[in-house]
Amino acid sequence: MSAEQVSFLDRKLAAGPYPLDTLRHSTAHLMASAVQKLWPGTRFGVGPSIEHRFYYDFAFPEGVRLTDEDLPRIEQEMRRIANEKRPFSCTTVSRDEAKQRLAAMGQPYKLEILSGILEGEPITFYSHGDWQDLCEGPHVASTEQLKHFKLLSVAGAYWRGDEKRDQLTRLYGTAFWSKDDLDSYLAYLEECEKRDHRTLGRSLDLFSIHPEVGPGFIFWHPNLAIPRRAIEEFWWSEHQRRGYQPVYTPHLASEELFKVSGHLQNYGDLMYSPMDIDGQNYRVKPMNCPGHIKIFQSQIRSYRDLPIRYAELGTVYRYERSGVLHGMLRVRGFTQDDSHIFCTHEQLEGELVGVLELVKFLVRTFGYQFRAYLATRPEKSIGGNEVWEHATRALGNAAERTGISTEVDPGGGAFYGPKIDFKLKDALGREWQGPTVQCDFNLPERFALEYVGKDNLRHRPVMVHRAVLGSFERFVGGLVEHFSGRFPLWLSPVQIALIPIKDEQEEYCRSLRETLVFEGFRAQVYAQGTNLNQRVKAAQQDQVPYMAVCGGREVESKAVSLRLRTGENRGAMSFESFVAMLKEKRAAKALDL
RNA sequence: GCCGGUGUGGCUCAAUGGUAGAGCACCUGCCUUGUAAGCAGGUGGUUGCGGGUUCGAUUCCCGCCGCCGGCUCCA
Repeated sequence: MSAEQVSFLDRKLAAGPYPLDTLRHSTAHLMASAVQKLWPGTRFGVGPSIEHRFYYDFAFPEGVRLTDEDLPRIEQEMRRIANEKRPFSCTTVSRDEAKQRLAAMGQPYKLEILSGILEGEPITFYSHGDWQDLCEGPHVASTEQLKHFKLLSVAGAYWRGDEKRDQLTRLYGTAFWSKDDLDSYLAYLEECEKRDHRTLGRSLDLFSIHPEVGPGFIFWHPNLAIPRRAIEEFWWSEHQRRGYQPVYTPHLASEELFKVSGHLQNYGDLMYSPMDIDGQNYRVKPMNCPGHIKIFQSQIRSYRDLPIRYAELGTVYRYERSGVLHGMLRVRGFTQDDSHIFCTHEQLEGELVGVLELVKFLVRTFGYQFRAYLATRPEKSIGGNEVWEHATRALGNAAERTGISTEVDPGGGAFYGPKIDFKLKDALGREWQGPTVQCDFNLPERFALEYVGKDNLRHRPVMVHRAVLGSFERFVGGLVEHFSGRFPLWLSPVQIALIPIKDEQEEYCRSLRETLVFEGFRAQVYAQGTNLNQRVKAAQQDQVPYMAVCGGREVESKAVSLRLRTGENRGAMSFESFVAMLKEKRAAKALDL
């Protein structure tokens, strides 16, 4: 399935007599009743509908452990119960009555939920057949309507998301109003799995992780390091033309630095233990900002110097619990495309405009759509009202001036300032965490940053943290999935495969390669294997965008026979026009071939 | 970290309480080829690590490590 055809997330789903959430929640009830039937004595947690899916948490009787293999059994039981065509019915009861019922049913978690229901709110039970559950509903009319569902996975989950409390078994499933939608969703899940950057990372030789070296640390192979470098070069040239200055900062710093910055106090959990150097504690940096601040502070700054924009591809290390590591997307060491802008309050809005323009440009180059969220002041925060208002307004204005529509995320800001976060939408319609632009009133304060104003007095600058790609690990891992391993020309590790039909044409291919390499292209002669099919196959498997097949005819006319990795065969074209086309596609960073 | 699952040659996977097998990849030879798998042969594994049960374990049990699905958190 190609990205263009994968449309589940954009698909208009069949409507039923009730909203999908209701359908799914009812299916969760159905699942719970089936589980109850199969494992009497099971206690129930919660069973809500979530995006695309539903789940229900269970505490199974002593000794019962569920695995994926149990899912078909449960599904079967669900279908059996559904076929009984029982209506869902609702009864409102008094608190005492509810307590009695739940106690009789032996449902401690439900009792806890009951105690959380506020006085005056209705207490309702929903039942189908002889199964009932404390639930606020709503539900579909009858189990008869529950047809197109599928159980997906079993996992652990803490009661109320609190790791100090019981661990329950969570069953995930999904349900739709039409078989078509269900199939389409399952196909979508399959496509996601196929695109998984860990799978592609293996088959395309992109990266590796070596547990014996350390989990959560990425080794970039040439096939991924090449696109990364292309991105870095692009990234840097775009920053340079926008007045950013490069800086480099050390990976180790005296612990004192992180005490001043507050990271040690606030983010101590994610920092690695100190190492002793000459009796002094040092830490590996978890963030780049303190380093940039020290550069800012290395001399007295005048208002004439501002704004100062420092940019660094800064590698940081953060402790992540072993269970959360995930390929390139969640790691313990990563390189941020970090930048810090020091400016006056008056300059803030203009600076933000510049950042947002850059964000828009970079993100679109990769073919992502995005959504922006303006996160405002949270309850726990520092700084005066007028400062917050000014910065929040600056963010809003900047978004408006750059034509970026934002949704407001009330109270979602950092404690140190408001921000705009971007969510990227990939080729499958999935959302990824994207760029972030954050105003910071805290660090300038903690480090007592100053510049000398026109009035010859000391003033405190504003600081803007911003990352466009986020981290190279996560961003490129995401790109692999976005492109399904088929990078556009400008990113492809091998851009052109020169394929001799017979060994006689190998020399010709080598000479074309030389020209291409001279022109700055990454070209390889595919002479492995023993026949054309094998060579084409190898180039296809490597996802090389352009295959230049060369036989006797091509040699004679100084041409190539062009095949795209899409399978399209464009036939013969002169080598000269081939190179011209490549140059054009490369310069445009074209997403198509 | 926690719950559950899982760990066999480079990759994907099979098998068995009696010291492992296939496909792909790789190597060699034949074929000299017009757009995704030509033919034949061959190399390669102390079955994640440690311990236990057993006459004997890769297969059963325990511990550790990694990985996978989640919980929580984030770039």
